[in-house]
Amino acid sequence: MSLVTNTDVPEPIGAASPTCLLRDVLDRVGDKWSVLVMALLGDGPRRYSELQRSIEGISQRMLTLTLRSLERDGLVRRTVTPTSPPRVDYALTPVGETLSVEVSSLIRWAERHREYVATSRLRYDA
Amino acid sequence: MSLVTNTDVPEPIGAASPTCLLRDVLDRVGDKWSVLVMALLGDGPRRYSELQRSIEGISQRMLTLTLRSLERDGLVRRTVTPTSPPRVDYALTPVGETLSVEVSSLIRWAERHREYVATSRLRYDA
DNA sequence: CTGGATCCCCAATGATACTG
DNA sequence: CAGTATCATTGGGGATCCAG
Repeated sequence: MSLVTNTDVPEPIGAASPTCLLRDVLDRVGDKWSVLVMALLGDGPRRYSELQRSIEGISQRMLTLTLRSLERDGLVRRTVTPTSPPRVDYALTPVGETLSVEVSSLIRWAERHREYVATSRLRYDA
Repeated sequence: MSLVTNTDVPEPIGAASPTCLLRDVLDRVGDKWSVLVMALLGDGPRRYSELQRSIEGISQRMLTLTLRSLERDGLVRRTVTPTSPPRVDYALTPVGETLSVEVSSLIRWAERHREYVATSRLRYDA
């Protein structure tokens, strides 16, 4: 189960070997909105406007950029219905589903422990 | 299992209610280094210098700031042994252990799917 | 409704030098 | 060894306007 120190000369974590995209993938999780978008889509497909209403404080620009990145990574599928006005639905791909499980788990962790974190900060700042 | 849409009028995810620190906690996971530090400490306590050597590309400044934040949040415990030269060990708190499990799971996801993501990007860019 | 294009800013990060 | 202090940078993200 050792993640990085299972060899005598441990490879630095996040090392930039040609095939190592750990940093890239973590950056996806690390950006401000991807985790929330993935969690929402985990409940089922959503329209662009639904996502925007559901995510507090996201701008059009960032929602679009986030969705484009997720689509590029093969995690989200974009479906355009050329009606007037146009309708665009976003859904997870099969691989996206597996990531959604992870990030949803993370969000539940945050919800379970946010009170602990809050009191820890108060204590530390005193 | 619904994460955010289990009510008729769904609460915006990440909403800034007084007690909602979801954003803060996610920001901790979202910064560039916390995830890697938590994953490493999941294998057991580490000295400052061990962490620095193990994490590719982290600066002294960022390692210190990251550890301070994690300590402030009650996720990491800092132990100083006042020898000469001084020795400082970092270990996960019990709550930190539970977060480490989550982020390690995330890292394993990234490792399992980085090839898929890479090829997805190539295809998208074409 | 679903974006694309622009401008702009600041906070996160890096680099460097110094210290008990 | 384990930091602290300072400065420079940059790109992530917000605001706004426009368009099919």
